[in-house]
Amino acid sequence: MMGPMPQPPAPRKTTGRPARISRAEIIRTALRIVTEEGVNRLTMRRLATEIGSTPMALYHHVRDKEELLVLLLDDYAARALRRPAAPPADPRERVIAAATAIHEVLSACPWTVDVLTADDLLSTSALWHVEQIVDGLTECGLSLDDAVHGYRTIWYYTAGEIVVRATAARRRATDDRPTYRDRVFTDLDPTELPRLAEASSRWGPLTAENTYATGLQALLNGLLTTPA
Amino acid sequence: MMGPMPQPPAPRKTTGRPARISRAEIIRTALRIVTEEGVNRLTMRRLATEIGSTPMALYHHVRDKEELLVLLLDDYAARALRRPAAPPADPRERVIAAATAIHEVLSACPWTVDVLTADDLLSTSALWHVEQIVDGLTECGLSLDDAVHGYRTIWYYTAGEIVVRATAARRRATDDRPTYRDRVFTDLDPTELPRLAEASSRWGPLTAENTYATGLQALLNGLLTTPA
DNA sequence: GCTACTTTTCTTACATGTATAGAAACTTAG
DNA sequence: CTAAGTTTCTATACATGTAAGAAAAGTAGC
Repeated sequence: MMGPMPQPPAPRKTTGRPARISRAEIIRTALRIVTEEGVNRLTMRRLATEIGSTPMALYHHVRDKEELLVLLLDDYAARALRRPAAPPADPRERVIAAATAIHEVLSACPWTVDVLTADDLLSTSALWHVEQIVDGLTECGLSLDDAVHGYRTIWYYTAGEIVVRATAARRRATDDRPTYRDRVFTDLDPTELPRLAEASSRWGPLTAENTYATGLQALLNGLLTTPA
Repeated sequence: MMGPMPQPPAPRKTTGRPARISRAEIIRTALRIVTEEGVNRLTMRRLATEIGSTPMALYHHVRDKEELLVLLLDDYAARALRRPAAPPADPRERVIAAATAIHEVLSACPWTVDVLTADDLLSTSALWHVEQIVDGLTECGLSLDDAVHGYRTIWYYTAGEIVVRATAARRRATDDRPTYRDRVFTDLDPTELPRLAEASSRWGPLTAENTYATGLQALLNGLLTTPA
């Protein structure tokens, strides 16, 4: 019933079987596989054999595959998300710049989508950018609490944009059959849904356009002018 | 090399082996399992045996499990997303009401998250609400193209909010170990990241608050006042 | 009846994430 | 050296989605 306990503070040396693989080695190899062959080629078995170990040995260094992906994203973001030499002086521009930087880095790396839904905040490397956003919002007059809420709102918008678009793109690539949306949009009743019927022919191109920047502008304008 | 072709337009009667299961039966049974026991209890094998068939037989009626989930969401939304008897006269209020209705229905049903990333538009049943949003935006002065873009922006925000929050909640339920975010937030350097350090103790409660409505208000204000 | 064709169903097999149990390789106490 | 304890690694097994192909069950033409 009692676990192991009969010990003084313990000298904390290296007891137990010595490790043959390290978390760093796992991340390094996984990152190579992902960048060379894509995220769907990364399997625990493949990773294990490439390291020269067994699949279950990996699980003593990462909790599960999802945590491994989060770590990969962390590593990637640490290298890709560089701080600008001179952040804009205008706080509003700082917010835009930081959010845009996050958005650019994340959407450039398609496999990030699998991880974006996994953690509601970016990794350590992105914290500087988060700070820019929260700080910019406060300098624009928001209270700290409202600034945090504003950051969250921006994050929802950003993550949603990336996830929705990336998933749609992936689906188009995997599957050439007409998607559910295509079928729905072909026969719209113009008397019931006049606006959608009018826009139906242009819906595809319209939704293909990259409107993140304009949407972010609008969102930020609203955050700064709407009383809480 | 040639497929079967030697036929006139074909009389299109009922040729071939008669089907013993139908898509409708699949959806009905799947919906029962999901509502009774949760989405993670829904497996293709379980569904097949419960219908009295084999797993692979299902694949002649649905493309894959993801499509099945989309169909489930469609069915659920058709019942849950009711049109209000009298939509608000003010177009701005109509947009708010439609978006809020979508958001409410989707976040009330936790398993929708698995599907939200799968299709960038809601199913047929939600089209009326989409129409309300696009129509409301045009009546507020936006061009049709801008209204579609505006709808998409609102959708990104809505989907992102649901996905991010639901995933965080699910993670907390599955795993009681401190999450990555918790660890990151415990030791913040106040000189490097002063705003985050100041907010760190309140971060948890702040992000737990439901701010969808205020974020939506702000977003809509921005969409209507920001020139494209 | 029989043959050709079509559509649905079934059998088998594989790839994958990961749970579980225990073996292996160390350190430390006696 | 031996025994106990601790950590890491290995072997095995299971649940799951689904690809590939064979088999079944019908219809149409002879």
